[in-house]
Amino acid sequence: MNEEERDRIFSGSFLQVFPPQLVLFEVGQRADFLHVLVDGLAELYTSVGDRDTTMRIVQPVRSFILAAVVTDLPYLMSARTLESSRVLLVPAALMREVVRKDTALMEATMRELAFGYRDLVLALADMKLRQSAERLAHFILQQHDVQGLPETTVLPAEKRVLASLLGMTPENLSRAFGLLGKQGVSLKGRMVRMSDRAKLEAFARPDKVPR
Amino acid sequence: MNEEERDRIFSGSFLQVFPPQLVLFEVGQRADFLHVLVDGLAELYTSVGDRDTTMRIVQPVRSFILAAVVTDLPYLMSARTLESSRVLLVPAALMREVVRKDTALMEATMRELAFGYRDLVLALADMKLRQSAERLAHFILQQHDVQGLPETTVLPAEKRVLASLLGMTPENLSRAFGLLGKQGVSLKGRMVRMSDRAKLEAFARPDKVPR
DNA sequence: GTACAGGCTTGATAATTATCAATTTCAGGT
DNA sequence: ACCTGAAATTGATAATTATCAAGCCTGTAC
Repeated sequence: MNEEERDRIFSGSFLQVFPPQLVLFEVGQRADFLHVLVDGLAELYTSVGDRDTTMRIVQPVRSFILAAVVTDLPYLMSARTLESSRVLLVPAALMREVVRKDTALMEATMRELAFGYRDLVLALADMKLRQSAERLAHFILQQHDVQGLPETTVLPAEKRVLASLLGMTPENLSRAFGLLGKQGVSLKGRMVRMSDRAKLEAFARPDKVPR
Repeated sequence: MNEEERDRIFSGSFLQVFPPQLVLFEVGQRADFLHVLVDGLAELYTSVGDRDTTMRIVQPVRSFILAAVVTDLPYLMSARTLESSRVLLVPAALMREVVRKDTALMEATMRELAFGYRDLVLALADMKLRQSAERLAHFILQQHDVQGLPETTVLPAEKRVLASLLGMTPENLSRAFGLLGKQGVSLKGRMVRMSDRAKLEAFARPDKVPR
């Protein structure tokens, strides 16, 4: 994008450090900042009535709640840090203004939203079509691809957060790991070892379209 | 948007009539056209292994699979007509080209994707946090708002399609309607009557943020 | 090292949802 | 109006998932 516009964004934004377990914003608030996680770990979650569920685990360097900023509508999700984190806060009004002027940024925003949309389509289908152990298997395979390690995968967050992300209770996450033992998965703390990828894939029934 | 560019889109597109139950495209195909349902009714669905689920019921006049067109990636969903339908087919490459040139169209595309993203966030939370009868209650309330009729709501599609959209079996949709009788809901064919909106809302525990 | 707290696991039970089978209802075609 | 086949409903049972209640680790503070 245009250098001048980029400078405007950066000079209007600020980097802030947050301690772990701090709520950054909550559902229903007017979207005031585009957030960019520079370092640390964050969780997006939402609730209906008294139950809640984690919607996404955000790892650096990624932005979050772009859709709320673009539409200038209230957040649909709350956010909290899971670890001590550095977050770049871009004022939403500034972001919208620069997006309107700078075509390259608008195009990037549009593409980011389109990719996010597709991720959610897959997540919704996952929730509707796979049962819990299959969702876990699918998740492990995805993480494995992202992390690029040979046989091991590291869980990105505490198991109870992971359980909520996968739409199950912590108890059932434990049991799901137990079930995946038959598919060659073993667990030591947060380290997951997978001895037979093909077997696990057959169990998880991967999406037809690769991400 | 620019008039000249709009003409380019329209002159490069074509309106086609499809009979009911015709598959328009399938998961995995390269996105060849942006589809706009002008008239009729369509269903977007996807599958994992041998199970499938409907992801969205498309009513006129709305576009669909915009994200696949923007990203130039394979469809994540298949589409079929539910009724005889007229669909405007906009070649994906043309769409991308004009979007790149016409800022107003790009902005509209961006906003459409952002709204779609938010819809999916709500749909995913709905699936994770509400149980089946609550999802049905929530759906009825939403439809009621969209249709704007006083006490009745018309189901937009066959019950088995609706069941799949709501992530349950047709059998359980029947039973869910039965349960909602206690909340003042009665059913006659595709006509739903709601005698006590407040009661139904309490049951469905509506989202904190209105759509 | 020891004690503590929180997270994780395991087992038993309950709630929810799916599956299977049998009718009944509804809509389209003649 | 009548037939016919698909859709919808209902009931019985099975599978999946959640809840509740211990108990067990693990990492940290002292």
